[in-house]
Amino acid sequence: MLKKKSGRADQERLITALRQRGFKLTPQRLAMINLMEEIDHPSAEELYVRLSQDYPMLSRATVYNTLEVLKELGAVGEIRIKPNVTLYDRNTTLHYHLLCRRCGRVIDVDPGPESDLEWLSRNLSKERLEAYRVERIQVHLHGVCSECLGEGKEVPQENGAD
Amino acid sequence: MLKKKSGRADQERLITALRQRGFKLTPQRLAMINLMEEIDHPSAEELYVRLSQDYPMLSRATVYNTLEVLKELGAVGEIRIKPNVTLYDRNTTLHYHLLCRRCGRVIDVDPGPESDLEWLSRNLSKERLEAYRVERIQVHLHGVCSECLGEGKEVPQENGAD
DNA sequence: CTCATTGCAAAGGATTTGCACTATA
DNA sequence: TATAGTGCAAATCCTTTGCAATGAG
Repeated sequence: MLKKKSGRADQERLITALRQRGFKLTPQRLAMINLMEEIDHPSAEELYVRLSQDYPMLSRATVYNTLEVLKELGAVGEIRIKPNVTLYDRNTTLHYHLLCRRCGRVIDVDPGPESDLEWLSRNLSKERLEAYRVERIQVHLHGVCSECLGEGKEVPQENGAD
Repeated sequence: MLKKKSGRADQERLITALRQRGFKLTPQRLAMINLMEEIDHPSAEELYVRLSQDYPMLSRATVYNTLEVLKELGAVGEIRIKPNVTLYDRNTTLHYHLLCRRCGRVIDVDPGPESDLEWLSRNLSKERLEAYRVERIQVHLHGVCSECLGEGKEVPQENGAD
């Protein structure tokens, strides 16, 4: 699993970035920013449910709106690996995603040490990458995660598999 | 662009596979199988609209049902690269997908000659791939397609961009 | 103060489901 | 015929939108 970046520093950086771009800092946004430090690959609904505990008046629209803002700031990425749901990823460093078909969880996977976006690009049929303009690469792995492999046990949290 | 496989042979192979697995061959399924030879990366809705021309009584449920069957047969793959819509791909050989953010089209991209699923696997951080069980790899490229690069012109067909 | 942001409620779009009817094998 | 498949309509689920009220800067 990838290491978590220092949450506090990230939070402040984000707040600064928000203000620089003219966005306002609301309690709802602050709560979302903090919550996203704690959940691995939340969906909008998941964020909404969790935040509703502390902010019963919160609406889904605000969650989606804030996610949009965070995307614009480059603070979160979108993962569309599960059917019919978009997950959001506060980890914007290079990594792949494994969707476990048993427990349904999405797990961060480190690329190998010699692997990075450029490296991957170089190996993806040069003519193509020159003909096209590739700006971002996403790698999705489908399979079974180590926990589900290790034991036959079902992993609790999160929805069903693909 | 990837070469099209011989449609007729594919069709017969599919029909055989259907029967072997106990599925029935209906006019609707046959029409879908044939239509999928012609459209590059159709959505369920796209198939529905096109098929409705010849089969006005066709329902969306049947389209979704048939797609499910074709997935089970391994005859089509799912592409979840565009927001909120699943595309289906009759090309089940190894290739990547480029989502053009200008015209919104999804374009097949050949992996380089020395690139294949195993090769990619070997380079994806070995410990991880041993800890997990990776069964399928999908690579999504986001950027601009050659047509949209070539000229400033908008490409007609298909929906809007990401 | 002002304008971005919020909550609410309704709309939208994709996909799924229940059920009686139909048609393939 | 038996059973899988069909059409239809309603239901779900995720996401977006319109708008008046609100609050951050």
